[in-house]
Amino acid sequence: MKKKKKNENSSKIFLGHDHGACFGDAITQIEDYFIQKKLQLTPLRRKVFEILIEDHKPLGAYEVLEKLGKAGFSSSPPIAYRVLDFLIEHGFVHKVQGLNAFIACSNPKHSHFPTFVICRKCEKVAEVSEEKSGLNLPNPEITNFKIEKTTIELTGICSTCENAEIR
Amino acid sequence: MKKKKKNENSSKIFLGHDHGACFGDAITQIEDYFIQKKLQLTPLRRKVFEILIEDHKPLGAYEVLEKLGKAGFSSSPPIAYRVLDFLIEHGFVHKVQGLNAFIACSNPKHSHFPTFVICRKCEKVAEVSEEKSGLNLPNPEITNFKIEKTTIELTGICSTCENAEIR
DNA sequence: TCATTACATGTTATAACATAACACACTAAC
DNA sequence: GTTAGTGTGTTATGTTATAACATGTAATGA
Ligand SMILES: [Zn+2]
Ligand SMILES: [Zn+2]
Ligand SMILES: [Zn+2]
Ligand SMILES: [Zn+2]
Repeated sequence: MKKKKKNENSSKIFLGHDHGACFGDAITQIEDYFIQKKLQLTPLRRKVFEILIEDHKPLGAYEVLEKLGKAGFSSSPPIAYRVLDFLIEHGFVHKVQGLNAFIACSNPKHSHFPTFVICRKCEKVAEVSEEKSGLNLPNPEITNFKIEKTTIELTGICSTCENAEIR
Repeated sequence: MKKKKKNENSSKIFLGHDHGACFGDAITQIEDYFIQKKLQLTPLRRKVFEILIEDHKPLGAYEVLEKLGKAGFSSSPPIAYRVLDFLIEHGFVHKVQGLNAFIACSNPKHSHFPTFVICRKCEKVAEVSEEKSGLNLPNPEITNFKIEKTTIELTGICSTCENAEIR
Protein backbone atom coordinates (compact mmCIF):
# COMPACT_ATOMS: atom_id res chain seq x y z
CA MET A 1 0.00 0.00 0.00
CA LYS A 2 2.17 2.83 1.29
CA LYS A 3 0.26 5.30 -0.79
CA LYS A 4 1.61 8.68 -0.07
CA LYS A 5 -0.99 10.78 1.60
CA LYS A 6 -1.52 14.35 0.54
CA ASN A 7 0.10 16.74 2.98
CA GLU A 8 1.98 13.98 4.67
CA ASN A 9 4.69 16.32 5.79
CA SER A 10 2.40 19.06 6.83
CA SER A 11 0.33 16.81 8.99
CA LYS A 12 0.80 19.10 11.91
CA ILE A 13 -2.60 19.40 13.35
CA PHE A 14 -2.89 23.13 12.98
CA LEU A 15 -2.22 23.01 9.28
CA GLY A 16 -3.61 21.16 6.36
CA HIS A 17 -7.16 22.24 6.87
CA ASP A 18 -8.77 23.06 3.56
CA HIS A 19 -11.54 25.15 4.95
CA GLY A 20 -13.12 25.98 1.65
CA ALA A 21 -13.86 22.32 1.15
CA CYS A 22 -14.62 21.84 4.83
CA PHE A 23 -17.28 24.53 4.76
CA GLY A 24 -19.06 23.14 1.74
CA ASP A 25 -18.81 19.57 2.91
CA ALA A 26 -20.09 20.46 6.33
CA ILE A 27 -23.20 22.14 5.00
CA THR A 28 -23.90 19.21 2.71
CA GLN A 29 -23.32 16.75 5.50
CA ILE A 30 -25.63 18.45 7.92
CA GLU A 31 -28.32 18.72 5.27
CA ASP A 32 -28.06 15.05 4.44
CA TYR A 33 -28.03 14.03 8.05
CA PHE A 34 -31.11 16.07 8.90
CA ILE A 35 -33.03 14.64 5.96
CA GLN A 36 -32.00 11.13 6.79
CA LYS A 37 -32.96 11.53 10.44
CA LYS A 38 -36.10 13.49 9.59
CA LEU A 39 -34.99 16.47 11.58
CA GLN A 40 -35.73 20.05 10.73
CA LEU A 41 -32.78 22.07 9.59
CA THR A 42 -34.60 25.32 10.26
CA PRO A 43 -33.25 28.73 9.29
CA LEU A 44 -32.17 29.31 12.87
CA ARG A 45 -30.33 26.01 13.17
CA ARG A 46 -28.73 26.44 9.81
CA LYS A 47 -27.63 29.94 10.69
CA VAL A 48 -26.07 28.85 13.98
CA PHE A 49 -24.15 26.14 12.23
CA GLU A 50 -23.05 28.52 9.50
CA ILE A 51 -21.86 31.00 12.10
CA LEU A 52 -19.73 28.35 13.72
CA ILE A 53 -18.39 26.86 10.52
CA GLU A 54 -17.70 30.22 8.93
CA ASP A 55 -14.38 30.91 10.62
CA HIS A 56 -14.21 27.46 12.13
CA LYS A 57 -13.03 28.60 15.50
CA PRO A 58 -14.60 28.42 18.94
CA LEU A 59 -17.20 31.04 19.72
CA GLY A 60 -18.89 31.78 23.00
CA ALA A 61 -22.64 31.42 23.17
CA TYR A 62 -23.00 35.16 23.46
CA GLU A 63 -20.86 35.73 20.41
CA VAL A 64 -23.09 33.39 18.46
CA LEU A 65 -26.04 35.23 19.89
CA GLU A 66 -24.78 38.57 18.72
CA LYS A 67 -24.29 37.26 15.21
CA LEU A 68 -27.77 35.80 15.30
CA GLY A 69 -29.10 39.20 16.30
CA LYS A 70 -27.35 40.83 13.36
CA ALA A 71 -28.89 38.21 11.08
CA GLY A 72 -32.36 39.13 12.27
CA PHE A 73 -32.99 36.39 14.79
CA SER A 74 -33.82 36.82 18.41
CA SER A 75 -30.76 37.30 20.55
CA SER A 76 -31.94 36.15 23.93
CA PRO A 77 -29.66 33.56 25.48
CA PRO A 78 -31.94 30.51 25.40
CA ILE A 79 -32.13 30.78 21.63
CA ALA A 80 -28.43 30.17 21.25
CA TYR A 81 -28.09 27.61 24.00
CA ARG A 82 -30.98 25.51 22.75
CA VAL A 83 -29.75 25.34 19.22
CA LEU A 84 -26.17 24.73 20.30
CA ASP A 85 -27.29 21.88 22.55
CA PHE A 86 -29.28 20.44 19.70
CA LEU A 87 -26.35 20.57 17.31
CA ILE A 88 -24.09 19.08 19.96
CA GLU A 89 -26.52 16.21 20.50
CA HIS A 90 -26.31 15.40 16.83
CA GLY A 91 -22.54 15.70 16.69
CA PHE A 92 -22.19 18.77 14.51
CA VAL A 93 -20.91 20.99 17.26
CA HIS A 94 -18.64 20.42 20.24
CA LYS A 95 -18.20 22.41 23.36
CA VAL A 96 -14.66 23.35 24.26
CA GLN A 97 -14.91 23.33 28.03
CA GLY A 98 -11.65 25.09 28.64
CA LEU A 99 -12.88 28.09 26.69
CA ASN A 100 -16.60 27.99 27.44
CA ALA A 101 -16.99 28.01 23.72
CA PHE A 102 -18.55 26.11 20.87
CA ILE A 103 -16.94 24.88 17.69
CA ALA A 104 -18.20 23.17 14.58
CA CYS A 105 -17.14 19.55 14.35
CA SER A 106 -14.36 18.89 11.88
CA ASN A 107 -15.71 15.57 10.81
CA PRO A 108 -19.24 14.72 11.87
CA LYS A 109 -19.14 11.52 9.86
CA HIS A 110 -16.87 9.93 12.39
CA SER A 111 -18.61 8.90 15.53
CA HIS A 112 -15.92 9.94 17.86
CA PHE A 113 -14.48 10.97 21.15
CA PRO A 114 -12.52 13.89 19.83
CA THR A 115 -9.43 15.47 21.30
CA PHE A 116 -9.06 19.21 21.18
CA VAL A 117 -5.60 20.68 21.01
CA ILE A 118 -5.53 24.28 22.10
CA CYS A 119 -2.64 26.70 21.76
CA ARG A 120 -2.79 29.15 24.64
CA LYS A 121 -0.87 31.74 22.68
CA CYS A 122 -2.36 31.91 19.20
CA GLU A 123 -5.59 30.41 20.51
CA LYS A 124 -5.87 28.07 17.57
CA VAL A 125 -7.91 24.98 18.28
CA ALA A 126 -7.62 21.72 16.39
CA GLU A 127 -9.93 18.76 16.63
CA VAL A 128 -8.08 15.46 16.44
CA SER A 129 -10.08 12.36 15.73
CA GLU A 130 -10.25 9.45 18.09
CA GLU A 131 -8.06 7.24 15.94
CA LYS A 132 -5.39 9.84 15.67
CA SER A 133 -5.36 11.16 19.19
CA GLY A 134 -3.23 8.42 20.63
CA LEU A 135 -5.95 7.87 23.15
CA ASN A 136 -6.55 4.31 23.99
CA LEU A 137 -9.60 3.83 26.14
CA PRO A 138 -11.01 1.97 27.89
CA ASN A 139 -8.23 0.24 29.73
CA PRO A 140 -8.56 -2.58 32.24
CA GLU A 141 -9.00 -0.23 35.14
CA ILE A 142 -12.05 1.43 33.70
CA THR A 143 -13.55 -1.54 31.93
CA ASN A 144 -16.54 -1.45 34.21
CA PHE A 145 -17.35 2.08 33.29
CA LYS A 146 -19.49 2.77 30.25
CA ILE A 147 -18.18 5.92 28.62
CA GLU A 148 -20.89 7.99 27.02
CA LYS A 149 -19.11 11.24 26.49
CA THR A 150 -15.58 12.48 26.70
CA THR A 151 -13.95 15.81 27.25
CA ILE A 152 -10.36 15.65 26.15
CA GLU A 153 -8.54 18.92 25.80
CA LEU A 154 -4.82 19.43 25.56
CA THR A 155 -3.68 22.95 26.24
CA GLY A 156 -0.18 24.15 25.57
CA ILE A 157 1.79 25.84 22.90
CA CYS A 158 2.07 25.02 19.25
CA SER A 159 5.41 24.77 17.51
CA THR A 160 4.86 27.99 15.60
CA CYS A 161 4.26 29.94 18.78
CA GLU A 162 7.01 28.18 20.66
CA ASN A 163 9.55 29.17 18.06
CA ALA A 164 8.35 32.74 18.39
CA GLU A 165 8.51 32.76 22.18
CA ILE A 166 10.47 35.67 23.54
CA ARG A 167 11.14 34.63 27.12
CA MET B 1 8.15 -10.47 40.92
CA LYS B 2 4.40 -11.02 40.42
CA LYS B 3 3.75 -9.72 43.88
CA LYS B 4 0.04 -9.70 44.42
CA LYS B 5 -1.21 -6.19 44.79
CA LYS B 6 -3.58 -5.31 47.56
CA ASN B 7 -7.12 -4.95 46.28
CA GLU B 8 -6.29 -6.48 42.97
CA ASN B 9 -9.83 -7.65 42.44
CA SER B 10 -11.46 -4.52 43.69
CA SER B 11 -9.47 -2.31 41.41
CA LYS B 12 -12.63 -0.80 40.02
CA ILE B 13 -11.93 2.84 40.09
CA PHE B 14 -14.85 3.81 42.28
CA LEU B 15 -13.86 1.40 44.98
CA GLY B 16 -10.74 0.70 46.91
CA HIS B 17 -10.35 4.21 48.16
CA ASP B 18 -9.30 4.17 51.80
CA HIS B 19 -10.33 7.68 52.55
CA GLY B 20 -9.30 7.62 56.17
CA ALA B 21 -5.72 7.10 55.09
CA CYS B 22 -6.16 9.40 52.10
CA PHE B 23 -7.28 12.26 54.32
CA GLY B 24 -4.38 11.93 56.73
CA ASP B 25 -1.84 11.42 53.98
CA ALA B 26 -3.13 14.38 52.05
CA ILE B 27 -2.79 16.76 54.97
CA THR B 28 0.71 15.51 55.67
CA GLN B 29 1.65 15.79 52.03
CA ILE B 30 0.46 19.32 51.65
CA GLU B 31 2.23 20.35 54.85
CA ASP B 32 5.49 18.82 53.68
CA TYR B 33 5.19 20.32 50.25
CA PHE B 34 4.53 23.80 51.56
CA ILE B 35 7.46 23.63 53.93
CA GLN B 36 9.75 22.33 51.26
CA LYS B 37 8.66 25.01 48.79
CA LYS B 38 8.62 27.72 51.47
CA LEU B 39 4.98 28.47 50.87
CA GLN B 40 2.55 29.54 53.52
CA LEU B 41 -0.07 27.00 54.42
CA THR B 42 -2.24 29.64 56.02
CA PRO B 43 -5.40 28.84 57.99
CA LEU B 44 -7.48 29.83 54.98
CA ARG B 45 -5.57 27.66 52.56
CA ARG B 46 -5.55 24.78 54.96
CA LYS B 47 -9.27 25.13 55.53
CA VAL B 48 -10.07 25.17 51.82
CA PHE B 49 -8.05 22.04 51.32
CA GLU B 50 -9.68 20.36 54.29
CA ILE B 51 -13.11 21.24 52.96
CA LEU B 52 -12.29 19.59 49.66
CA ILE B 53 -10.60 16.56 51.10
CA GLU B 54 -13.24 16.02 53.77
CA ASP B 55 -15.78 14.21 51.61
CA HIS B 56 -13.42 13.98 48.69
CA LYS B 57 -15.94 14.91 46.08
CA PRO B 58 -16.19 17.86 43.71
CA LEU B 59 -17.54 21.05 45.20
CA GLY B 60 -18.49 24.25 43.44
CA ALA B 61 -16.61 27.40 44.40
CA TYR B 62 -19.72 28.74 46.06
CA GLU B 63 -20.14 25.58 48.11
CA VAL B 64 -16.59 25.94 49.32
CA LEU B 65 -17.33 29.56 50.03
CA GLU B 66 -20.34 28.73 52.13
CA LYS B 67 -18.33 26.29 54.21
CA LEU B 68 -15.63 28.91 54.62
CA GLY B 69 -18.24 31.32 55.88
CA LYS B 70 -19.45 28.81 58.44
CA ALA B 71 -15.87 28.36 59.57
CA GLY B 72 -15.50 32.06 60.23
CA PHE B 73 -13.73 33.16 57.08
CA SER B 74 -14.89 35.71 54.61
CA SER B 75 -17.28 34.35 52.07
CA SER B 76 -16.88 36.68 49.18
CA PRO B 77 -16.16 34.93 45.91
CA PRO B 78 -12.57 36.06 45.31
CA ILE B 79 -11.52 34.43 48.56
CA ALA B 80 -12.48 31.00 47.32
CA TYR B 81 -11.31 31.44 43.76
CA ARG B 82 -7.92 32.75 44.76
CA VAL B 83 -7.17 29.96 47.13
CA LEU B 84 -8.54 27.34 44.76
CA ASP B 85 -6.36 28.68 41.96
CA PHE B 86 -3.39 28.60 44.25
CA LEU B 87 -3.99 25.02 45.26
CA ILE B 88 -4.55 24.05 41.64
CA GLU B 89 -1.24 25.64 40.66
CA HIS B 90 0.51 23.49 43.19
CA GLY B 91 -1.31 20.33 42.19
CA PHE B 92 -3.38 19.72 45.28
CA VAL B 93 -6.69 20.53 43.68
CA HIS B 94 -8.10 19.92 40.23
CA LYS B 95 -10.97 21.55 38.47
CA VAL B 96 -13.57 19.25 37.01
CA GLN B 97 -14.62 21.27 34.01
CA GLY B 98 -17.72 19.29 33.26
CA LEU B 99 -19.11 20.10 36.68
CA ASN B 100 -17.67 23.56 37.27
CA ALA B 101 -16.34 22.07 40.45
CA PHE B 102 -13.16 21.55 42.37
CA ILE B 103 -11.81 18.34 43.83
CA ALA B 104 -8.82 17.48 45.99
CA CYS B 105 -6.13 15.60 44.12
CA SER B 106 -6.00 11.89 44.89
CA ASN B 107 -2.27 11.71 44.62
CA PRO B 108 -0.38 14.97 44.52
CA LYS B 109 2.93 13.16 44.61
CA HIS B 110 2.49 12.06 41.02
CA SER B 111 3.10 14.78 38.56
CA HIS B 112 0.32 13.93 36.25
CA PHE B 113 -2.20 14.56 33.58
CA PRO B 114 -5.09 12.98 35.42
CA THR B 115 -8.22 11.48 33.96
CA PHE B 116 -11.51 12.02 35.71
CA VAL B 117 -14.18 9.38 35.43
CA ILE B 118 -17.61 10.73 36.22
CA CYS B 119 -20.79 8.73 36.70
CA ARG B 120 -23.70 10.83 35.57
CA LYS B 121 -26.10 8.91 37.76
CA CYS B 122 -24.49 8.55 41.18
CA GLU B 123 -22.26 11.51 40.45
CA LYS B 124 -19.21 9.78 41.83
CA VAL B 125 -15.96 11.08 40.44
CA ALA B 126 -12.72 9.11 40.34
CA GLU B 127 -9.30 10.45 39.50
CA VAL B 128 -7.26 8.00 37.48
CA SER B 129 -3.56 8.57 37.24
CA GLU B 130 -1.77 9.12 33.99
CA GLU B 131 -0.14 5.72 33.97
CA LYS B 132 -3.43 3.97 34.54
CA SER B 133 -5.65 6.00 32.29
CA GLY B 134 -4.68 4.28 29.09
CA LEU B 135 -3.76 7.64 27.74
CA ASN B 136 -0.82 7.58 25.49
CA LEU B 137 0.26 11.03 24.46
CA PRO B 138 1.85 12.61 22.62
CA ASN B 139 1.43 10.72 19.40
CA PRO B 140 3.09 11.47 16.08
CA GLU B 141 0.38 13.81 14.99
CA ILE B 142 0.76 16.10 17.95
CA THR B 143 4.46 15.78 18.47
CA ASN B 144 4.96 19.40 17.60
CA PHE B 145 2.61 20.53 20.28
CA LYS B 146 3.94 21.08 23.77
CA ILE B 147 1.25 19.98 26.19
CA GLU B 148 1.18 22.02 29.37
CA LYS B 149 -2.16 21.05 30.78
CA THR B 150 -4.80 18.47 30.07
CA THR B 151 -8.48 18.20 30.70
CA ILE B 152 -9.55 14.62 30.38
CA GLU B 153 -12.98 13.74 31.65
CA LEU B 154 -14.93 10.61 30.86
CA THR B 155 -18.61 10.82 31.60
CA GLY B 156 -20.90 7.84 31.57
CA ILE B 157 -22.33 5.31 33.90
CA CYS B 158 -20.58 3.13 36.42
CA SER B 159 -21.24 -0.57 36.65
CA THR B 160 -23.12 -0.23 39.91
CA CYS B 161 -25.51 2.27 38.44
CA GLU B 162 -25.82 0.42 35.17
CA ASN B 163 -26.92 -2.71 36.94
CA ALA B 164 -29.53 -0.66 38.74
CA GLU B 165 -30.83 1.01 35.59
CA ILE B 166 -34.56 0.68 35.16
CA ARG B 167 -35.03 1.50 31.53
C1' DT C 1 -63.61 20.13 12.53
C1' DC C 2 -61.56 20.70 16.37
C1' DA C 3 -58.98 18.88 20.31
C1' DT C 4 -54.41 16.73 21.06
C1' DT C 5 -49.69 16.36 20.50
C1' DA C 6 -45.13 17.49 19.09
C1' DC C 7 -41.90 20.71 18.05
C1' DA C 8 -39.59 25.16 17.20
C1' DT C 9 -38.96 29.72 18.62
C1' DG C 10 -39.63 33.78 21.47
C1' DT C 11 -39.51 36.42 26.07
C1' DT C 12 -38.59 37.64 30.84
C1' DA C 13 -36.28 36.91 34.69
C1' DT C 14 -32.84 34.89 37.36
C1' DA C 15 -29.32 31.59 38.66
C1' DA C 16 -24.63 30.11 38.70
C1' DC C 17 -19.94 30.94 37.90
C1' DA C 18 -15.97 34.06 37.79
C1' DT C 19 -12.99 38.29 37.92
C1' DA C 20 -11.51 43.42 38.27
C1' DA C 21 -10.04 46.80 41.14
C1' DC C 22 -8.94 48.58 45.20
C1' DA C 23 -7.96 48.50 50.46
C1' DC C 24 -5.50 46.99 54.28
C1' DA C 25 -2.48 44.28 57.27
C1' DC C 26 1.83 41.77 58.04
C1' DT C 27 6.55 40.50 57.22
C1' DA C 28 11.16 40.72 55.48
C1' DA C 29 14.75 43.28 53.38
C1' DC C 30 17.44 47.13 52.77
C1' DG D 1 11.27 53.39 58.47
C1' DT D 2 10.56 52.93 53.74
C1' DT D 3 9.92 49.52 50.29
C1' DA D 4 8.42 45.27 48.21
C1' DG D 5 6.09 41.01 48.52
C1' DT D 6 2.41 38.42 50.07
C1' DG D 7 -2.13 37.20 51.90
C1' DT D 8 -6.76 38.44 52.90
C1' DG D 9 -10.89 41.35 52.75
C1' DT D 10 -14.53 44.13 50.22
C1' DT D 11 -17.38 46.09 46.58
C1' DA D 12 -18.88 45.90 42.29
C1' DT D 13 -19.36 43.88 38.03
C1' DG D 14 -18.80 40.69 34.24
C1' DT D 15 -19.76 36.27 32.05
C1' DT D 16 -22.06 32.03 31.29
C1' DA D 17 -26.22 29.33 31.59
C1' DT D 18 -31.03 27.97 32.74
C1' DA D 19 -36.03 28.09 34.49
C1' DA D 20 -40.49 29.05 33.40
C1' DC D 21 -43.79 30.41 30.61
C1' DA D 22 -45.89 32.10 26.00
C1' DT D 23 -46.75 31.76 21.14
C1' DG D 24 -46.97 29.79 16.55
C1' DT D 25 -47.30 26.05 13.37
C1' DA D 26 -47.99 21.54 11.55
C1' DA D 27 -49.33 16.73 11.83
C1' DT D 28 -52.55 13.26 14.06
C1' DG D 29 -56.61 11.37 14.43
C1' DA D 30 -61.22 11.27 17.19
ZN1 LIG E 1 -16.09 16.35 16.02
ZN1 LIG F 1 0.02 28.82 18.63
ZN1 LIG G 1 -4.42 14.72 40.88
ZN1 LIG H 1 -22.72 5.47 39.42
